[in-house]
Amino acid sequence: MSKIGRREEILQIASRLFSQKGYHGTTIRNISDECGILAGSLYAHINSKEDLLYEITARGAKTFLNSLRKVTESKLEPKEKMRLALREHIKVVAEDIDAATVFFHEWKALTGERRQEIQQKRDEYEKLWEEILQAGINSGEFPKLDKKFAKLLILSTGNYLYQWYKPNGELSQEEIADQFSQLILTALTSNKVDEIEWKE
Amino acid sequence: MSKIGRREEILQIASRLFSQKGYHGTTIRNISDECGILAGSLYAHINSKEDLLYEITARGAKTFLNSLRKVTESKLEPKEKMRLALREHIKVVAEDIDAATVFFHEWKALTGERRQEIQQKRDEYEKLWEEILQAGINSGEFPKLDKKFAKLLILSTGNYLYQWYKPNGELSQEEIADQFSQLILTALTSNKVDEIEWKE
DNA sequence: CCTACCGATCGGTAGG
DNA sequence: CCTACCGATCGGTAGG
Repeated sequence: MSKIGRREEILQIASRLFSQKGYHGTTIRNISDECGILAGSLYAHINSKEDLLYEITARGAKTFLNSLRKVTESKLEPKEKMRLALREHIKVVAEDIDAATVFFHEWKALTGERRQEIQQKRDEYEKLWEEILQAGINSGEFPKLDKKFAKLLILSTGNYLYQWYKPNGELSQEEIADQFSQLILTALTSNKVDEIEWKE
Repeated sequence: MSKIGRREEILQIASRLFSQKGYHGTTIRNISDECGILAGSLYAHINSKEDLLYEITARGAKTFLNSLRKVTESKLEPKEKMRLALREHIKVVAEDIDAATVFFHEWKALTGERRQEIQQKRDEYEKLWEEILQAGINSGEFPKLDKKFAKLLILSTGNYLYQWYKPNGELSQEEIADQFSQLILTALTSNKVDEIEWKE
């Protein structure tokens, strides 16, 4: 195997192990075992264990950000942007669920500058969602909506999807994206809110 | 300090560290340092590191289950049950956010029978939510609803809350519970679904 | 990529 | 709860 091919294999294996057992729960020897080489030999391909985590999360950040930027930069109306954004998010999760899990969960194990960098990219991702939300509020398409809670609704489902999504489940990626969007957009666009009684 | 008081202190410190750094990212010495004692001395109070994790998650499971059972066993109508259940969930998270985080996140680090036990209790908790949802569907209060996705919506927000909730934020626990319930119940009870166009 | 190894740290224990 | 440890394992390295 070429040196680059081997490196990619290591990243993929690390990705899976980090997502299953956590970064600190995975040892260099767990990774090298699955590669069929000895622990020391890993270091012909990588510099450190944390490098692996950084590369996985940085790639994840890039993929999520690029896919969402495509949406925010489009000329669609807010509701369509929201729908497309949800669809894109699900697609990214579905295409590499291990990387998505590490990006959402394990980035905290990073230290120093690299942790700050990934933290910033995560914040950026959240801001893009907020942008879409804000546009819908401004245009009146998402009426009577507390932005904070709408954001919670969107980010929580987004952050949880990787725990829930089964690549070979009965529903296709598109079916999930559609139903998922429908439920969220229903919450965001409904004018039924006032009909529900809340007072004690 | 009494032996029991000390034990509770250790559990609380472990809870906080596990939630911040993860189970595998926390060492026995991290815990003993914050207690102001030496690593070996911890073992006058506990049997093993995993015991700490087990006790924290088992208590968490008990608290979440008891609070939700109170709701399912009540005679309220489904919509009210849902609202109360969301409120109770938030209350449990707010009252011990570290324990909630460990329960939702770190239980996977358990091994053997104990892991299975906590896994089962988590499944039980999800089933109680499903029960409330199903009752609402049966009674017609939650119309035109894909149960799978409604469950995703509820569990994801529930599972995410502890990442989002700030104990000293601008919103009170009750305000959060109300707005949160409102948003979710809007999604569950809206009949606007068909008005949104989904076809490509 | 292996052989052979390293210092540091891990969870945990015996005896007081 | 401390002193004084222990064997195992950790991430990582030098030399080939």
